[in-house]
Amino acid sequence: MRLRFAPSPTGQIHVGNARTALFNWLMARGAGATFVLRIEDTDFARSTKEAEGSAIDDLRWLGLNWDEGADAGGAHGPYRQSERLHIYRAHAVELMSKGQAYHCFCSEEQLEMDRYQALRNMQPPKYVGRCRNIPREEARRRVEGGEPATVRFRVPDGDREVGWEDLVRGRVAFTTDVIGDFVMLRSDGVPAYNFAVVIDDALMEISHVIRGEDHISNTPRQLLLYEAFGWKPPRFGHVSMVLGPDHAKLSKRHGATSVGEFRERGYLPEALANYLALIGWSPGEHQELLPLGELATRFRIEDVGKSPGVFDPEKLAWVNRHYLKIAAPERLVELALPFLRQQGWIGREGRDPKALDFLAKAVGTAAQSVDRLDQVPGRLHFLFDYSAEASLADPAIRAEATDARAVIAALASELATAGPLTDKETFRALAGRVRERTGARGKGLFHPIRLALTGEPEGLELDIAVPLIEQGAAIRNAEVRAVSSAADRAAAFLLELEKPVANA
RNA sequence: GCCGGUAUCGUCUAGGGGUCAGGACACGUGGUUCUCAGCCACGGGACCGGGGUUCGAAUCCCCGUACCGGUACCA
Repeated sequence: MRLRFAPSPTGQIHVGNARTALFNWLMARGAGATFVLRIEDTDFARSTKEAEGSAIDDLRWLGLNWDEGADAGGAHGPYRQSERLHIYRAHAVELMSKGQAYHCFCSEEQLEMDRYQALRNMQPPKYVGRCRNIPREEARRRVEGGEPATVRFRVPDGDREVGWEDLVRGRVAFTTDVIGDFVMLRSDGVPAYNFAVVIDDALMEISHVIRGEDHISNTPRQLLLYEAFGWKPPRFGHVSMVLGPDHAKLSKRHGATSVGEFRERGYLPEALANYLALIGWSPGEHQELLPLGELATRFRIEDVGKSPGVFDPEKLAWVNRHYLKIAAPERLVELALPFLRQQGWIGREGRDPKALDFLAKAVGTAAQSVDRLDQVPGRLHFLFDYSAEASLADPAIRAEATDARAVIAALASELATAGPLTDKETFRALAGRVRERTGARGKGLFHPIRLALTGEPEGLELDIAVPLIEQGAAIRNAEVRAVSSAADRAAAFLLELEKPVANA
């Protein structure tokens, strides 16, 4: 059993394509089959080496791997269509010599008019067959004379049904009378899609073709080609499309749509992959969150749904939260580093173990309450960007702080004599003393403390946030931006609070 | 227009001739005696419409409708 994924390197890998790749991979790995990556770069105008590289990176990032491919080698290469041009040409010649293909000299303008005409007559637009019966000798002369020509496949005469048992849809069939003689080789000698895939899939001995629903109507043409060559066609499975929330094809205006964008926003690869597998398929047993390997053992292409799926960013966020929670803190810091650096919180230097430990704790904690890694800085502002002045500029915060002046004053005074609140217990004890001195309790106690110590009305649990502040304050080097201690914060906050406020 | 495909809560789905039509995300209410997130509990929410077959249809068949895809010298 051999499967393949064949992206064309004309841009970023889309989540829809990524899902198709994933289904192929799941099926291959679940069956112990060979998985091939082929690059379909015959559209020279739009294909780039760069896009090929990023497609490979994206697929690998998602956790997919392949046994043969453009970057992996293998016995069925080359795996880049641009390097197989001679193969396509040879096969085109073969079909021509058998009379199953012919040169076509129609201009694009002529074809355009034919199409228009057919539409007016409410007929399916298909090639009218103008060049079908040009004698072979004449055609050869014209080609040698330099006249531009394509090579078309001669669709067998007579109305016949061409169908197949689709792995996800069941029986699908077309009749040949709606299929016109299609182009195999363009006038520049480059193969057209339908021709190239068939040659490649056949020569690469692909046994199962899992691809997007948008290829359904190509399938009968390809089947005809297999037949013309006398090859046994593979099994086909056409998976439905992925749509945006408005049921339109997923596009930029829906926000992030490419794998690269999700990576940049701090989604975990295992989360994206897991979520993608859930569109149109269900692992069953009320279990949705499963590692790729487990999904592979459960995956059956026959169980994939036939209807299009709407991409739901909310659910992706939920899946991502799950994986964020179970990820190792060290890995999270590594992944969050770019975001922290953007904030200017990280210096360029090496890696001081104390700083690293501090960051691991901070990021690890913040990642518990965030949808994606790019939101981590937002949860950590209180550490690096504390400013009593800026916080108290907010009227709501100033009002609440003013009401709770006694609490803040007591807090500052207790903190002035206490050591650093390096753990939850010390912090609780200190809060207890403030409560005894002021009589404030519950919300009236903790919320003002939160304001004074973090500068923000909401955020991490104080039990965790306060020790983090103290841990950061203990670090004295250039690797991490300086964090002010709880004592300094309370003092500064109190001072700022007592300053007469400029009238607004 | 023509060809092909699809149709269960807002979304992803399970199921499938007789079920209280199940779960997840999202949503609402309450709880977790600092907040947001989380977590827990509870709650509202669906078989596209019409015919037929049948004792019985969401399930099978037909028609309609809506939506998706294709209709290229793009893949």
